[in-house]
Amino acid sequence: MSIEDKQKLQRNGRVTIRTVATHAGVSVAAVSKVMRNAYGVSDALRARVTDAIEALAYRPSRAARGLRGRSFTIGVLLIDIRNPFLPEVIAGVNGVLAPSHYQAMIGVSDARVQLETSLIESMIDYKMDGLVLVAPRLPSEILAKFAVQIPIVAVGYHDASATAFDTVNADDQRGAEIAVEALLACGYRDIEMLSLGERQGHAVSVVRQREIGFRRAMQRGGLGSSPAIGKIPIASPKREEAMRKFLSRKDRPRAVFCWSDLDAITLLSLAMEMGVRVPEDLAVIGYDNSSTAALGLVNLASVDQSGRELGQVATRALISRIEGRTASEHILQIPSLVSRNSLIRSGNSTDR
Amino acid sequence: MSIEDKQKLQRNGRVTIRTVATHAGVSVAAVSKVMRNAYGVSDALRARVTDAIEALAYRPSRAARGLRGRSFTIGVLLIDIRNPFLPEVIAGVNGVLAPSHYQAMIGVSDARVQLETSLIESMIDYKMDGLVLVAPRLPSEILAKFAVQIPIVAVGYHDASATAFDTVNADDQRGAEIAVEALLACGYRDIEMLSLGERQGHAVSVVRQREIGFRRAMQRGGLGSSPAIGKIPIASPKREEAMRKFLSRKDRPRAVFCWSDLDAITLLSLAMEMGVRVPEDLAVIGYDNSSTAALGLVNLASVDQSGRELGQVATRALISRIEGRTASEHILQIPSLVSRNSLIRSGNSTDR
DNA sequence: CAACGAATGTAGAACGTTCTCCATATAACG
DNA sequence: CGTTATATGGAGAACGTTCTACATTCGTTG
Repeated sequence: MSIEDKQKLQRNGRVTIRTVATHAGVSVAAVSKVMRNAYGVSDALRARVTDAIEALAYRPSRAARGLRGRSFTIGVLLIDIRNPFLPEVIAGVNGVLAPSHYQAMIGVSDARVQLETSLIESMIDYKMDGLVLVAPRLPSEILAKFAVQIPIVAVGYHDASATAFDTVNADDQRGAEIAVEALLACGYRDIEMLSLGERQGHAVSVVRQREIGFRRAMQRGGLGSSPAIGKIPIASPKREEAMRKFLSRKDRPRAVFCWSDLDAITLLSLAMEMGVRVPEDLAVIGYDNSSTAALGLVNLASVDQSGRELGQVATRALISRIEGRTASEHILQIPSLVSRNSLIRSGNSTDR
Repeated sequence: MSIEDKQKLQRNGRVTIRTVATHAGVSVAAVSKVMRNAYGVSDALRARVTDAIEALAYRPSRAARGLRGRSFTIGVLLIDIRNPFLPEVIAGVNGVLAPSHYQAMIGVSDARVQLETSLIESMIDYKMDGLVLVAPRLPSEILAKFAVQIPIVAVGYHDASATAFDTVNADDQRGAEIAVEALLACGYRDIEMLSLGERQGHAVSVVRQREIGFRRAMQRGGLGSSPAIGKIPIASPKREEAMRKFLSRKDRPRAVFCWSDLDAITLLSLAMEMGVRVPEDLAVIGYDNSSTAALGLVNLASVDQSGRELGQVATRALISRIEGRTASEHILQIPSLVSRNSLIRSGNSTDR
């Protein structure tokens, strides 16, 4: 027995649960029990095993774990890694996970449905314990199908009627309303929204939600029943073209609400190049309150939806689901506005 | 036999390699061979198996694969997800991986050595096939120890003497030289570098390399044997404090080279707030040529080291190593300078 | 036609866990 | 003291692959 074991050790350097068991003089099952702190372990046994684990610097193989039970890993799917809002969500996820025994593995889908599907499948195949999907592109039915196989929390995906998975969102309708209300309060009446190009963003996406909120606030403010919403293509150079066209329009509005800081900041830049003064000629409000928006050079007013908090909340929801909850939860956070010079010239700021 | 099999199918909906084998009327081993396109498979067999795989929509379990052989996953470790340079590297990695059967899983270490270690261990435990470490913090000996267990390519980690793993870098010394040379060419003599705070970045890190290049270029230009290198702390608010202090120094130099766009852009912002004109009072060159630097509002000259390309090259190196190469490779790319208004006022640009 | 080698397919032992019984020891109770 | 409940530990079957031997078939060659 002992000889056999030594041979096994020599064949492959890896410290396995078996090595630990022999070292502690107990069974493999006992070690497993301690690892998962399962029922039926005496203090004495636990101590012996813990010591052995320590002494051998044993780490359970996640691959093997996944084959049978938990892998203690949660998968995070990002639609895009360039939008600076998304890293914030990751930070939130990691923050919650750090003190636990879970770890995050991230996949980037680059907004391609194909890749998104195959990444989700991979994560399931890895027997990850749960998934946080950030702004997924997939339709709700497909998500529901996946959710049968693995606990799922979707962030930035408005589908409060989903029963198979949870959703965590900032209230994007409200966020857009807040932006419009702020513009109204500054006295602007001539307001448009710049949104994402046609084919991007289905009905449940944050973009469409912001459009809905925009329309409602405009109507409520008595500014027409169908306010103007421009569509900006996502890829260069059409994106910049569309913005330039907007900026040089004769009937350009006095104020604009952009669906994302990403667009708002580029708009600010082009406005400067084209000699359109902000906010004198054009007031701009963005969305996400990214760190770039906060730069003195940029000074972009923006709706803040704390991606960090979203990530935290989503992770907690996921863990509770992994640990047994079955009823679906749909959480909405209320965003807030950060006012800066692009909205209205503040007194104490240095002139440009 | 067949009855047993059907019972197995009913117990768990999952389509396994066994299901495929029965469906195609071949052995499990045969299916495995086809999956890995191993030697000794006739066209007829391959066709039968492929059909069955298609018909059943079979996906091999990565967990089980990892237990025995390849998992066809490569792990990417990012030191930080906020630095916009790093997503570029990811884009490069994903670009190369997309047409292959490999997939990337990303872990974020947040610059914590502890977390970095445990993520690498996790990836090994998942039996990933190889690792791309982006700007790792760990010392070379430790990396070498890990490299025994799994193929490793380090990006942004200058250790050309490493034999256990590969490195892929932009030539950071040269990059810094290019920056200094550009400043010299514009007639500036009074040049300082703003680098990362003391405890960040060990000798092999890109930051230290840029310092070396800076010193060499300055000496070569006849500007003293120990040119000034300021250290900027990484965390707010000390970071901004240090920059303000620099900007308000009486003996402030006429030109500054920042180790990263991240710092350069903040510096630009603070300069504007404090009424320091760029480039008239202070010329600035950054590093990474991030998308923010390219904005008209920012217009920051920057050393471009194409993170995308770095990611691509690293991934190709990793795959070749996975497929058998053992001799280590150390690849250096040459960076280039993108000149913008922060370096010298260009004629055709609109004045601010 | 015997002998051999190449090509093709299969059986079955790993891989390192989890987890369901089971066995045993101890405590509690009448 | 017998019976029953409870607490503790262990045996061993999964889990879904890969991969090493080995068996079979079929040409080819001397």
